Amino acid sequence: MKPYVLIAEDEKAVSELLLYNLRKEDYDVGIAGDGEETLIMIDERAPDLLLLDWMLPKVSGIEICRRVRTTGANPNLPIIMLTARGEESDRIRGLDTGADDYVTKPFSTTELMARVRAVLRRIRPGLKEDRITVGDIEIDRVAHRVSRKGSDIHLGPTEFRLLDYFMQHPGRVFSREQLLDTVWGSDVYVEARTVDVHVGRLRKALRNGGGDDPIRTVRSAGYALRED
Amino acid sequence: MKPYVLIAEDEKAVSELLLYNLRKEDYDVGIAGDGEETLIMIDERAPDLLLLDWMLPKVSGIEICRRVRTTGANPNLPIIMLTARGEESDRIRGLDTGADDYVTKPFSTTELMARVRAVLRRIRPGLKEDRITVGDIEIDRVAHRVSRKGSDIHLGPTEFRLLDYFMQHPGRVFSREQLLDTVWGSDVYVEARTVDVHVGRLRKALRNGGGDDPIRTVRSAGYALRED
DNA sequence: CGGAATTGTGACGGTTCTGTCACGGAACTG
DNA sequence: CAGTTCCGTGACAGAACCGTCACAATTCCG
Repeated sequence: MKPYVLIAEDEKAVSELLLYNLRKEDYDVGIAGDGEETLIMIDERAPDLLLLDWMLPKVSGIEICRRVRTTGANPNLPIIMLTARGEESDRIRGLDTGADDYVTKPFSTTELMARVRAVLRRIRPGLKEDRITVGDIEIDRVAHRVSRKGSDIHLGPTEFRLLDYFMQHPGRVFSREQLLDTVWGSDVYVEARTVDVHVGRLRKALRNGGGDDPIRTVRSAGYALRED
Repeated sequence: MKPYVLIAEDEKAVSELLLYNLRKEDYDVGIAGDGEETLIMIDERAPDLLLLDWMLPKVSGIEICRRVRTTGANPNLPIIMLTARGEESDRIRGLDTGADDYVTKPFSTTELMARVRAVLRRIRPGLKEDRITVGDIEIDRVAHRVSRKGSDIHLGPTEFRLLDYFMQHPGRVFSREQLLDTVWGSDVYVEARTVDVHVGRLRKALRNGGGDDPIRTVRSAGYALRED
């Protein structure tokens, strides 16, 4: 599951450079050219990291940072601020408004990528885990194996990906649209109801050896993996 | 509960300066003068943040970082690396070994404190950020759960949205029209009296396990969630 | 190549949710 | 105090949601 990084940058040369480096490290990447588009794209698909230029047209980067932190749906969105403003007071302002890191232009892409990795490493500790256990369910992502109470459970590829995603975020409710974007991919056009069918298949498989249903349905909201 | 910050630094002047600034911002602070003492102190009391000098006697900072990340009891311990080593390759190495941030000596204490705040701001898991408690009622917006006195309360989608809105503004009175706009949506045409019915349903659910009515009716004005 | 596995979709039906109405008690007002 | 307004509440009908089944098409693999 690739982390999704959103680049909010109006300078084409900079965003192309970032795009190239992020794609090289196998990140999923979106680009927004102004502040308004940035806010829309964050709403449409919550990124795992926002690379945010300070001086964006329409809505400034610092204002976006403030909004994300105070009224956004995802106040913990990691933000790395990019800018040519080198004054220390600007850096302090950026960090105190809510940025996680601050990189001054012109920057070394090598160092920026290291900072991207450091920030993502913190928010996605699960990414580094080869095995995750939630309740009595264990998933081994390297060996592509799933077990419950020590018994192997066979899953098809889609159900495996679905469970993998749930296991990285125990307790969190995901809408059908979110699951389609992240488990199926944002360029796949599938009915939302198909999620229900696959959740049903996953449930059936997990309950095969007896045991409770580990997946909660939240009516009109979506599904979540139970934490306990 | 004050965050506990451990300073791992052998230069007395630097550690005293950091101590002063951290104490000023009301952090709990420990100081270790060499690498061995650092590891011992981490084991004795897990810090919320480690300010880690690269060139420590006995065990180097970079080695401590590596150990914490790979074999430590708390692999997610936030680490800010401090050093006079200004080469970019050192910075990359520090970040890739597991540091969350990297500050070059001589540093501005103001900027370092902003980075400390930024890193500490992130240590709380996202799930906890999205929980609101008012009186004995708790709502978890990410997990879409509501509980009162520790017992789960089932709410339908509309009642959940209504309570969510009230919980964001405890004590504040909202008219029926306001609630229709914000909870139902401004393009939905519903009788104002319908709000009363839903408030009644919310009251009933919240009082299911005993307990007072948490919602105040203000005649001719609207409703408010009690703050106490 | 053929059989098995996987995937997406449509339809059915049971359950839950929603909005409305009517009744009557509580609160307010002149 | 009587009349009016407001709001709590029970009941009901219709709509929405979601679990499940079955099937066809596609993909995978021996």
